Amino acid sequence: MVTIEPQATRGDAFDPECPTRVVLDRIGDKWTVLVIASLEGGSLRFSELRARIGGVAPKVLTQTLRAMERDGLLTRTVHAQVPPRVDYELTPLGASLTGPIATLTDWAETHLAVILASREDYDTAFDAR
Amino acid sequence: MVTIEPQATRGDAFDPECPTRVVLDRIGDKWTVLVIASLEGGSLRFSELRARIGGVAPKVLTQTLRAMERDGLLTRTVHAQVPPRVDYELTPLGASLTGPIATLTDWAETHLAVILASREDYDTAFDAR
DNA sequence: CAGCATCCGTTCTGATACTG
DNA sequence: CAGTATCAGAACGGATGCTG
Repeated sequence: MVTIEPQATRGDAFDPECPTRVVLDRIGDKWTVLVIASLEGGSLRFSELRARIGGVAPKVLTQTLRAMERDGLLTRTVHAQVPPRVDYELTPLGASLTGPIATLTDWAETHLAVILASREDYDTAFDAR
Repeated sequence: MVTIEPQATRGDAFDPECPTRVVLDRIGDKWTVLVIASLEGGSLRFSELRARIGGVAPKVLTQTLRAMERDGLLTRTVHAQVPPRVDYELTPLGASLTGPIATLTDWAETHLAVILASREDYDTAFDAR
């Protein structure tokens, strides 16, 4: 039982505006999910996000944040003061993404053991290397 | 309400065995989702998959298929005949992924209009180019 | 502080050609 | 038929240094 039909699927994959692709590209990104998780508790400043997530280069964080802002997942608020202060906050749209993500996370945690076991089997079976 | 806590999240992102990452890496992949959708109706041969999905290079299809097989998402059955015939079929595990994917797809279709509108606003507002 | 510009190594992607 | 081998081009990720 799927929303996607074979025919539609084919076309969708190459349509950059396919809803599924738009969303998949976003949450397939390593940092987007982290940002959403970090902002669930409320707005955070750039440096706070950086510290919270850890190990992310400012350039990459900025890219992620910009993409998410562009998609309306979060708001970027610049406070006119010195030193500068910029707050990021999830929009209702962004917050609503936590649902689907949680679904994925649950599935992942439930099935991880099986997947990992499968990998091990596969690797030991095929490793003639 | 999230399964992920800030602390755990941070660590997880860098742990390649983090359940969320394992799954996200897989379904974030353009072709994996297409393969799953294609195989929902039953097993398919390599060339059938290729035709169904369209535009995918054999090398890339093979990579995708191998990764999915390794994770136990599908089975690869080689029939000893000439010409060769290889069937791919979703395992129960692979089939169970359609649920979470459907959740995402639904969300995507529901919110696409808003996202696209947001992008347009963003682009027209910032395009001094 | 927030972030932009630049540079560079790595990975990914896909096209093309060839084989068991 | 079902891949594998090879290779060039693009995209990505990240480190560094500088600025409003």
